[in-house]
Amino acid sequence: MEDYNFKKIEAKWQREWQDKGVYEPDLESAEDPYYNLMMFPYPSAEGLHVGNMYAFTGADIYGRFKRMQGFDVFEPIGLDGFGIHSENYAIKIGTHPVDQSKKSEKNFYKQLEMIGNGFAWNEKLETYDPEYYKWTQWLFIKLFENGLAYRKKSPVNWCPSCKTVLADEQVENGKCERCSNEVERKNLEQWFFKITNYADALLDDLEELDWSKNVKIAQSNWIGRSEGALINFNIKDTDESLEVFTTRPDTINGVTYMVLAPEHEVLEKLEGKINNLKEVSSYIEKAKNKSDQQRREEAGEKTGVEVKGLKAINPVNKKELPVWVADYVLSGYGTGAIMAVPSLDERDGEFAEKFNLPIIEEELMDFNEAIEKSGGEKHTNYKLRDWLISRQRYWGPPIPLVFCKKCFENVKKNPENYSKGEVENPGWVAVKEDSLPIKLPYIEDFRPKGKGQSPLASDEKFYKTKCPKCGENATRETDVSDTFLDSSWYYYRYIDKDNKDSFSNEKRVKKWLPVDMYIGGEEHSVLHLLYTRFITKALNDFGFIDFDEPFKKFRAHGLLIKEGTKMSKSKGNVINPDEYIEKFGADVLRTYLMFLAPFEEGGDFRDAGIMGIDRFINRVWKTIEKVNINNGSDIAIETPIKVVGKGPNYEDIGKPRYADENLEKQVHKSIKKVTSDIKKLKYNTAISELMILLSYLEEHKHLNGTSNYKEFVESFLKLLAPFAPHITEELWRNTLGNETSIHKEKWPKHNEELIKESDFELIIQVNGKVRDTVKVSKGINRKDAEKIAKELDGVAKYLDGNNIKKVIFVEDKLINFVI
RNA sequence: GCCCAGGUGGCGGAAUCGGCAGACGCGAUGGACUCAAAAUCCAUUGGUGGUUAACACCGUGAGAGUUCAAGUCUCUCCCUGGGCACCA
Repeated sequence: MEDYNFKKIEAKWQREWQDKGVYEPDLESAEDPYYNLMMFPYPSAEGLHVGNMYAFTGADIYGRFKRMQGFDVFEPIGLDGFGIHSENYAIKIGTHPVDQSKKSEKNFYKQLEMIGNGFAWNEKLETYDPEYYKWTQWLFIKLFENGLAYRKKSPVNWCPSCKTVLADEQVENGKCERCSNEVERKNLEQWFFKITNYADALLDDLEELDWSKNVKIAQSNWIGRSEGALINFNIKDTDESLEVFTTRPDTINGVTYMVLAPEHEVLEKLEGKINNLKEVSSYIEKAKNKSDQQRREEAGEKTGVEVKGLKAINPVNKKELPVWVADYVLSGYGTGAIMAVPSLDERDGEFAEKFNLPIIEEELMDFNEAIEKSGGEKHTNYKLRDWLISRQRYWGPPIPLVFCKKCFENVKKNPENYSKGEVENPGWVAVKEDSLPIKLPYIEDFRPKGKGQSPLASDEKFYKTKCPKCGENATRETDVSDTFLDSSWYYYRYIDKDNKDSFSNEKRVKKWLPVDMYIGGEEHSVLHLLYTRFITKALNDFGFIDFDEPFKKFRAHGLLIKEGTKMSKSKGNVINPDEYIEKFGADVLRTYLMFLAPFEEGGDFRDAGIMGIDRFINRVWKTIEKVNINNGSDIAIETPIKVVGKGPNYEDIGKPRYADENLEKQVHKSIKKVTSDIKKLKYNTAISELMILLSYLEEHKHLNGTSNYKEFVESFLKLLAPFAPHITEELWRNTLGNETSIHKEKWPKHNEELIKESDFELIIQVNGKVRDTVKVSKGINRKDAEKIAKELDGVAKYLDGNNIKKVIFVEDKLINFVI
């Protein structure tokens, strides 16, 4: 007998799996396709993070389970290496992103191989590969041509450290999602995608999705739909009016005053009528200079100035209302103006109190009547804003558009010659599809400049070009697109990554998509997971696909922490998976990670705890390595089994450890439990069950040599295979002598008949307290149960001399005497 | 402030329907093996009282409630983690 040499064995099978293509489904003609996808990593950090490994292992177990259930599982892997995260890392360590990506790529793929996942390596892809981003650019053009991309000057998020603009989703608590620096507001002209066109669809379709609940809630909150009304308030003695959005038109009689956001355009238009213009202007100036961070900190402490000279008229009761400007009203939401009802709205109340405004209290009207009487209309408002897609950075796909002065004129004269996007953005012309990819040039000084332009703007050779439409001199867009565009469609590419003619071919899309199971981090609830849904809905509208949701099922894994605290470089408690693989092997690390806690809840990694799994895996080896397959005689399952072990009472010593169990029953129980646990991603309890089953196998090793025992061992190995793919393969092939991989075997099925118990422990309670238990046959009736229970000493002494008021009998469970 | 998830031994965590709380693992203690240690194996391990017993009582963040019976259901409150945050 040899000790378990995991290093040799793991490497051997990893090689063999790749050579034999065990995990490569036939993408063209698989019969039962199952797309098991996990969020691909961005190789920006020093190496594969144990958090990545945690996520991948959890997803891989599910994939292996599905494969053994007979599906043609496709589990691809790739690198999301284009974009600001990878570029920031390159800047940090002082290498060029082009060189860094090559290094990271090698390192990451090496690490990803070591964890022993069932990846379809032939289909790996990298988002910075020109053959990939060619289609990212193609996608951009499709969105542009169909009127879903537009250029607009507006106040946007600017990260002074990353020196680029950011989408709203990429700002967390006023800070840059990437570098945690405070984000500023800048008025800039940028490219946007009209994700708001899909606000309703993105919200309504959530309902049908089998996704983690939290993610659905987060998306729903982010989209932030509210139903209400738009109502106009005329401004006295002018032709202007103030339009407000309100969810409570029924409160219109309680309107006490109006409030405008500092950016509201009426303030500029009616400048001449404002009596205290100086005061108002200075307030506006101050408010505009406040960062989001400041605004947030000051929230609650209301500021504002009355706009003297302007009065609004309540369209229902004709009351004359003062107009205020205050930054608690946001320009980006609704109409940037509100009707203030201090008697009902907490914020308005606070404001009114601070500025001593007399509060009007009136009865509520009927919702619809109020809208009608005010001359308003029903309206739905959203918090969701359009996706700001341009980045003033180097390491990303150049936006495939060109600005042409001639076309700027022509498009107005002959709009029929231009696409929707070109008409809506005069002068901007999409490059021709056959000239894609627009390759990212190698620029020595790739660092962001902070002038509101990408480093590409300093490369004349890059941006000077001819207009693809009219052939005149033109200028390329020099910004690159957001990295979340790269990752918004990668699952289309995996299934057809060498396709030169389209971003994915129709037949394969039909076969494999939408994705059956997607696993990833919850932090992408409103980033990646929202963007991908938008892109899929757009592709559906363009007629490229016939479904409108990318992922049928999504599960978020929990957060992995270390010894009770979050892992971070500054704390120095980041787990390096390589070290553990080196010391214990991939199987042990995989199984330990999954044993910590329910996969969807995360877990606490403790160095001491891994020993338990190390022991378990070694016990698996020791027990099964000795299995004798040559003597194949059958045994009678009923053979009494003499085992010394723990039991509930001393009298049980010498009896089977689990009094009425036998090995076969336990095998079938375990099959049932492990199967249902894996389905629910409760890997921790599945592993517990496997530990129990192993104890049974150990305790019944005197049965070794019988064909039954071999069968039980086979079942055990299959159940363990998704968790510990290497050791199970070794035992399956070498010890049990099988010719083909265990990972292609059929998942065992349990036989319900064999699990059925004829007896059960009847619980006997007196006044709800357990006083005794007794083993009786299932289906025992109330009368018999009562009789048996009353005769037990432990029960009788409590009942003695007492009047039984009531007897509760729960079939096959308990009997409770109430005295 | 709002929304979501959670609070169970020394620790990570179990517990379909309300029905024996603490599965499984770690750690700890005692023992076997060993010259010794490591490894391995066996036993014990929620708390208090009790003779190391039988047994009794207490025990799932706190307090109330519903129920024959509550970790599980209801209400109030406290704490932790996450998300959103002046969204009209």
